[in-house]
Amino acid sequence: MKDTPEGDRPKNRRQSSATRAETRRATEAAILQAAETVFAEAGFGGATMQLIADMAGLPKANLHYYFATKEALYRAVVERIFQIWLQAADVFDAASGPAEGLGAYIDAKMEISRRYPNGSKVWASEVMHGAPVIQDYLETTLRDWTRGRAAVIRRWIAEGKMADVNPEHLLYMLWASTQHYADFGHQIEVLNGQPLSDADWEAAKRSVKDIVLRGIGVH
Amino acid sequence: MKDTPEGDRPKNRRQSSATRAETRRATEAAILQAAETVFAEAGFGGATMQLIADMAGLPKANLHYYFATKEALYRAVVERIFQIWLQAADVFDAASGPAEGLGAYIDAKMEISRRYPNGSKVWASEVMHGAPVIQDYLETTLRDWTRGRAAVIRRWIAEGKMADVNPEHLLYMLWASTQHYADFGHQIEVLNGQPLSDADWEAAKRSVKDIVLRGIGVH
DNA sequence: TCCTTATCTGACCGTATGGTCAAGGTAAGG
DNA sequence: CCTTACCTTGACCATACGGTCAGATAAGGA
Repeated sequence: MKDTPEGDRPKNRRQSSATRAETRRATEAAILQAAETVFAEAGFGGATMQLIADMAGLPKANLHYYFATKEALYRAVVERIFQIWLQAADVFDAASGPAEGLGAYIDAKMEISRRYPNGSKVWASEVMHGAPVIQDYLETTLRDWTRGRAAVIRRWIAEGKMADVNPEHLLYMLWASTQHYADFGHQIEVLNGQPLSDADWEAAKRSVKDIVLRGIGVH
Repeated sequence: MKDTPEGDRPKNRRQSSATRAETRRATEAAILQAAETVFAEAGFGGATMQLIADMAGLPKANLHYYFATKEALYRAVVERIFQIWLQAADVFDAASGPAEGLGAYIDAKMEISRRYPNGSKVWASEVMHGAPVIQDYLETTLRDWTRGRAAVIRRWIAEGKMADVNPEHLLYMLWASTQHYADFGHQIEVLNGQPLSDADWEAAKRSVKDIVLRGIGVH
């Protein structure tokens, strides 16, 4: 769907770009972007509404107009991340076997670590602190998701397509290995001496896939 | 040097157990323990000196007598963790090959994740926030450590004892997979429906070792 | 026993933070 | 135009926090 798609829209509407809805969406997006950065870099407790407002380019009071409280803003950030995170599962589903499915899943998760490192950090921080905000997501959406994929893996094992490994622990290993490149990106960068290049990222992907796929008996 | 070690110590010293040095050490230990817990649960920004003091069982002003600032206390906590962390490398060194060395290293790191989950979380949080406090450790001690072990792994590869994988990325995978059980322990517990039992921990260890060792061509 | 030194603690202070509010703008519909 | 509802903002407030300090208490040596 397009914006203002209807046929009866004003013939020559003012070229002044911003309609109410558009402005609102843009402002909210700027706030969420700034908040994700600040929450990732400072943690929930260390983040300040003032800093988020500055980074988003608006006064603090205005920020409170869009998000009533710091918690509400934080929740919005975490929920947004969770959606992206779940979306990576799509590649998992369409696969006929572990080599294709898990390989594509690793690729997708590595790509997320690269593109949304701050999101990954906020998620990690939230979980590390006991998931005060998204406990319900863990108990419902994530739990269902995990059960579903574990069942797929079990089926692949039963069909002799991969070695007999514990599906849950395999999933944990995938999450850990891929998210590590976001959450511990700073450490990796220091050890690497410089930011990871395109080639470095390719090597990382290949390394994770090689070890995991060979580790579950897929060649 | 020992405490009051000399031969001329009072014949019948008061049985009142606490000497100065003993009390100091015990108090400092209590503070560090409490601080580790609070920093892990709330993050640096979310932790308060008052809460740490309460948990350690002494007034806030007294806490400042032992640790001048919140930063100093935090630094002490992080450094303590780092030592434990490095110590796990011992098992790595004494090994003659990857099966023994990496297997023991995984066991050691999993044991640390189980026994010191809060320490692992504080470390993760510190690194995620850009290592403001222990940047120098990353650039010196950890970097040297990593280079040394990578060299060992390269030697094993050259000797045909394991598959040709990138040593650095292999180490990242080991760190990620083992520390995940501490840092994301809450998530794992929720998905598991209950705290991990002894058997669960054994299964986790075995799973990580099986996949990794098979993944690098060791059987 | 007395004196020095380390340890302990309640009360206090300046600052930074999350959040509020009332008044002033500005788009959109009638 | 003019009204209405939405949006923007500087100024303000109460609170909580890290940190200080002066005085109390207790330990150890001479």
